[in-house]
Amino acid sequence: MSNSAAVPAEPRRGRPGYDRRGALEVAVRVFNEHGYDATSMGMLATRLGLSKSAIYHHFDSKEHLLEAALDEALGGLEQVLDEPGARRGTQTARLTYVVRRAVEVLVDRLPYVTLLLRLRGNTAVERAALERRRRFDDAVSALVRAAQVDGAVRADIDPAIATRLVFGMVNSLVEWYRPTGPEGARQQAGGLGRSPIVGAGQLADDVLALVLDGLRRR
Amino acid sequence: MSNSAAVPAEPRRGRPGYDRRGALEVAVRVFNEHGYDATSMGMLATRLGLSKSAIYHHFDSKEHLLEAALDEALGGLEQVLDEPGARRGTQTARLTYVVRRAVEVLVDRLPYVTLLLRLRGNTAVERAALERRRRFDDAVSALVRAAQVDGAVRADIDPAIATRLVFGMVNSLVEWYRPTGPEGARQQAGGLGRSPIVGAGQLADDVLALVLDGLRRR
DNA sequence: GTCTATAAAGAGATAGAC
DNA sequence: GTCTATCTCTTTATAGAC
Repeated sequence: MSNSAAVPAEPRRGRPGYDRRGALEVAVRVFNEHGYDATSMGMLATRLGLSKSAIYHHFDSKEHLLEAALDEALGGLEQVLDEPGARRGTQTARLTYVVRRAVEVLVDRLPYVTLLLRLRGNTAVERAALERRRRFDDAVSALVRAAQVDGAVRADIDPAIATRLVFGMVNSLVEWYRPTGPEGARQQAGGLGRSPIVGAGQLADDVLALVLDGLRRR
Repeated sequence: MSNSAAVPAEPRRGRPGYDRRGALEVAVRVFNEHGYDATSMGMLATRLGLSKSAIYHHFDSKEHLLEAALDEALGGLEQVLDEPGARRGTQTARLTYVVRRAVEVLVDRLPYVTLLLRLRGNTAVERAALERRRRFDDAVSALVRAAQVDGAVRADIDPAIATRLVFGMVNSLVEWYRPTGPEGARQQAGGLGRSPIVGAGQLADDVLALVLDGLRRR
């Protein structure tokens, strides 16, 4: 869970008085609205209700904000691979588990994962994050290959390509999905129109249905 | 075809002497490497082998460069919907046609479409492009719905969600696919590792196989 | 933990010569 | 079609007070 219990969303009620994590949460939201590069420290300050220099009390630099956010996203994904469901069972079960959990992590840490998925590798921090992400992809790719050898997954698609296509679909969720619930679908900056309303569980079901069996009716 | 016959790629051989289109082609490549916002006119000038002010001879502003590039991408996609294959035949055939052609357009105009897919909607130009893209999505969504009514496509997934998932997969191609052929897979800026080697036709086949029938063997 | 003030660099864009 | 020189504004970041 990336949010503790019932933390409010934007500028805290009452006085600001941010801690590191609270400031990060708001910053990441703004990064995702405008893009990391297009977001200035001035914009962050405005959204936080602080002066620019106050931000530097919490983070050494703009890039440190990015680094902290990316770690949040990558940590979540990497953990999935260590969970029992990803390490035991048939290859197909393991693969299914990882895809489902990846959707859940993505939804749970949506802003952090969104930021991760939009990196261009402009700096050392960004490149290190992309490298961690690549290692995750490689692990999933090995799962797909194993499932093919098992005979449970079609072997006429290259496993590396299948992995990229499947995670292309999963990752694209950050472009439109907004959690439902008390405050779901609140703001939709830069969006492509209203999100269909669906919970995280149903979403994972849909993704897996499509990935495993496709659109065509039989 | 977005490239005329055998046009070289980066700084032309011999003297620069760019025309509007040649300059745009290089600029879009740089935009994609670093992200539009992170790309300065100075960086463009260096890559073009020109001074900053020379760029302003071809384009009024940085945003005009973006606008021209986005039009290239959107024009290609919108055209697909007008082609006979998208307008005649069974709903499933029409849907299949549109997905396949979308993959082809994406590959053919890869840099332009890549730029389009990374917009955040920061400016009026960007928002207008996102709106054109949304209209394309809506048209495809209508096709999915029609195919469901027809009974050829599973009806247990919301058509808007199915469309987003399918095009999430298609659009994710810009993150890793590099055309094969004489000069395929040349540079891979900001990449996630080497691309699997595959032609555009095979790629469209793989996407459609996955989208229509899924990974699971039967 | 926050502020004002400011430094230093880089941004997009223009003027005018060749 | 390209150049040098320059304007103006914004950027990230720091200094030092409260």
